[in-house]
Amino acid sequence: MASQTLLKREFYLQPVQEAARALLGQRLVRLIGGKRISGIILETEAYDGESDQACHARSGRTARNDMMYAQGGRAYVYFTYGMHWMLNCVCGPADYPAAVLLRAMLPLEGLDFIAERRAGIAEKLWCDGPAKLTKALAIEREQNGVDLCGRQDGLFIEQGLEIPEEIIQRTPRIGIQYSGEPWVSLPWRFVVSAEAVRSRLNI
DNA sequence: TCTTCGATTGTCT
DNA sequence: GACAATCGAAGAA
Repeated sequence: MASQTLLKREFYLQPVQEAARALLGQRLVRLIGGKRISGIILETEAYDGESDQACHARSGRTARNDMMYAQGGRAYVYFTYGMHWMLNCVCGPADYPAAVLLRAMLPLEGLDFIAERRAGIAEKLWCDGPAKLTKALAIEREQNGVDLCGRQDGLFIEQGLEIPEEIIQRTPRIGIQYSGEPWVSLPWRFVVSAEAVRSRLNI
């Protein structure tokens, strides 16, 4: 576990749907006080440009969605429902708004840290939703815009496992009923089960 | 196991 | 002034 490979800038420059699929199995890492908290990404969603009516950039560039217009490889963190933070990986070239929402992970390192932040909740439910994941990893406004391609900001993604096509589920995205067709139905959500990842890790 | 519903505030119209 | 890329508790079955 000593020196893991970081996902490089080019990874985030591929089409956002490709990136969303390829992020499954990668390791999301948070560094806090030199301590590693990490997990394997299990669920993602792609948001692709101003034409995507489910994307925050559908009405153009605003103060809130500004980070989506950065070059791929940065974090886009936003606040919603009056109480929840969401973590996205910005993808694509500069000035093109696209991002992958990270919706779930299988915790592997820093379990004590996560247990404290998710006190009173069953371990299986610690990181199985986008706001649960940010709560577990202590990701908030401060992380908006951090560079995921370096370790200096304490939030980055390392190469994890290969996830074969046959164990990936593709479904429509969650919570975007307002967006209309074809956007509500596009299979831009990618999921792999925690059990499948566990067995591939022999844990 | 499933469904319903209240919480809570930044952002945009 | 409306509503959101959600969560978790509570109640029904």
